[in-house]
Amino acid sequence: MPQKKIRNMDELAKVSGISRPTLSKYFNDAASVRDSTRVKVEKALQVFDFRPNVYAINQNRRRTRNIGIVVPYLADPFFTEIGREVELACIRAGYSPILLSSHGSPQLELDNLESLRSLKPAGVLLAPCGDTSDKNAIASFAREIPVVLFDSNIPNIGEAFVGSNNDFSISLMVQYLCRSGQPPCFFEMKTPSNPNALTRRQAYLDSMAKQGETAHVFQVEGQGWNFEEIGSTEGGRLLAQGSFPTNTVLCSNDRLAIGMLAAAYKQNIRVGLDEKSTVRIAGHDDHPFARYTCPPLTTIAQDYVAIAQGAADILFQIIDTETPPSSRVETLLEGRLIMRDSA
Amino acid sequence: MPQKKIRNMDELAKVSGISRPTLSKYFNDAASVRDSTRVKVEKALQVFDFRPNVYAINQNRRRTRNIGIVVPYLADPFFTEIGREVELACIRAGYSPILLSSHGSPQLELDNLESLRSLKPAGVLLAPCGDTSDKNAIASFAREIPVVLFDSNIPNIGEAFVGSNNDFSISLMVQYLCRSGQPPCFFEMKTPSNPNALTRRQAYLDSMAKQGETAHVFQVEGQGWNFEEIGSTEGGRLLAQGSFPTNTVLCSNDRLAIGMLAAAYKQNIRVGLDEKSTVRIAGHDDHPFARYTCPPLTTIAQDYVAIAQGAADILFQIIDTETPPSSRVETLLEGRLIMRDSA
DNA sequence: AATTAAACTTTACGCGCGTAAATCATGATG
DNA sequence: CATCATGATTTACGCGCGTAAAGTTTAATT
Repeated sequence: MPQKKIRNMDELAKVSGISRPTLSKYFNDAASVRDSTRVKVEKALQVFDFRPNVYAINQNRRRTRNIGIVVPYLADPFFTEIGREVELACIRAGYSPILLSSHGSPQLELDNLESLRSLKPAGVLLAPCGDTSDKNAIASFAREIPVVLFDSNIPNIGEAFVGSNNDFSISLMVQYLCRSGQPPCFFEMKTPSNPNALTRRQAYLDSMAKQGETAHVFQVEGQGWNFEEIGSTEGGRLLAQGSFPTNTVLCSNDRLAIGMLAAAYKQNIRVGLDEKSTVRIAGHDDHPFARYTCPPLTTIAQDYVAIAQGAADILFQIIDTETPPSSRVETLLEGRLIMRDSA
Repeated sequence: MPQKKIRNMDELAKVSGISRPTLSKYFNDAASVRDSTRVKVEKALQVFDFRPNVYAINQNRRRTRNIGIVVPYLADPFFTEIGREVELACIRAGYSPILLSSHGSPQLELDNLESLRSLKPAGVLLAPCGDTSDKNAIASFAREIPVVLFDSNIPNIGEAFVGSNNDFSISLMVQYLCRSGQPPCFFEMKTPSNPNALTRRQAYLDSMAKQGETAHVFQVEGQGWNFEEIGSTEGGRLLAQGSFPTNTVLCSNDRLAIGMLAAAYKQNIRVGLDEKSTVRIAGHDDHPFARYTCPPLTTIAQDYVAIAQGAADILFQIIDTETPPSSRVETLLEGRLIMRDSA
């Protein structure tokens, strides 16, 4: 039960009978001091409330224990979850993570990096906005501070990249859709900000070719991160016009699919794999809401726990060894097919 | 185009011809120095890249310009949005906000406050987890640092509270539902962690009495923050059993309603206000996904921009005047009825 | 008991900046 | 031209801690 407040280490040194430099050692690594002194310190800490001043600590350290985490859009539950996993990985490793969102704006992304820079982080885990990101600025930042990218890759920027294998997962989905019904059309935005979208489209084209089926790509207008709106408006329009040559649509991501499902419902189009349904819709990402759509969405689950941990581990290694990997490593993890009712 | 790097203000003083104390003044408030010297400094800054060390600054200031923002669950888009609004309000006022999520855990909530404490924030804006929050610990924290609560109230903790007027909004909804069809039943969790749930239930009972209708409250089991799951499982069960005495259900929040809509769809129960529908479902909060449910959800929109700005403004005033309000202020803002297709 | 490495204490300096006091330069004012 | 307020400069100290060097104690080892 802490009673009297203690203002600094000098005062704690007096009441604990341990010298200040030793206290400094203790707070840096409690295991680095003799057991008997550790006990003395901790006994004093039970009586006197005290924690070292972070600002004074960080001012004097070359590198802090801070790690910056930047995601493009925290209002998207996918990024909230993956961001949280990265946070946890940092905490487990004894770092202080700071999670920031770019809110879909490349400018805010740079602002975030700038404010991180003033925090002298040991490293940064960045899920970039994508094609709209200011690549030169990020590259310049990455020259000062170790950066590991995740989720969305920008070639040659940062020490490493960890993400999901779009080739694998899209091929998995295309195979499933082809063998369980009509081959899928592909639905996406014309100018997607996320580079994953590009690799997914290419993966779709490749997989369809391998299946010996004709590919049909539908690209719609739309800017920003309001994917549900785009899926609903533009996807709904395509459904209404009967534009899709097959009864199956693979959406580039779940949020587009969620919007399209809403539009289908509005038009009284029944979606699903049963006989009464006329359309199948599938997505990608296993968005937290995908199981509550009508009908529940068939999709690909990214292993974001592994992505988060993988990216963090690489960064920790760079920080510990103080040497970047000899060449930039790109790690691609495989997703799982989640079969629900929509396709 | 910054060329040579400058390490501290002393070096900048040399190259700019301005003394260090004056530079310090400049960085604290650029308008506090003479125009001619401001120009000199900024000319030097264009040539030499430099920004003052945050840690050294904050170590020497009594109060920092940091403001902590803690929300209960950042994976809930509602809190992501309101958290973002609070962040923006802080930035506009010249503070450095730090947004943290408790992830539904009262323990993490305390951890967040603890790590904030070491950042010596000028104040904290807290949306507490709710009834599960450790009220004593929060109260003790609030004695050290100015705290303003928002979204969810805990009586007598913090200097003020800003939230939405549940009495008003529930009454608005009940009136609408009663005049447009059968009177609503009320669907909620038995042990909700959020105190808003309690006031909403009471508001429902009061409104129904005022309308001269019989109230029917249905409370279901379920823990944690996975509201969609609870709404789907438990709400779905009630629908299947035909437990609701009227054809209209008012859910305590949108996330429960989203789950219940998914369950209704699965059971082939058509939800909406048209003739073909047999059930009406309404929610509360205008969750970002509420417009993409099947059918789109009728709900109450909280004015979270006003809530965020209101809470922030009160905190700024406390910080500026260095005096808490004479008595704890509770501000309740009125929501708007959002009529969609579900009720 | 003598030896010795490990851990501790003492002393001292530095980090980068806030800030106060005394002094000095500047330009507007009457 | 003298007056004077405003703002700059010089000087100096302090914040709380990291960290290095030199000397001293502790506890394990032979």
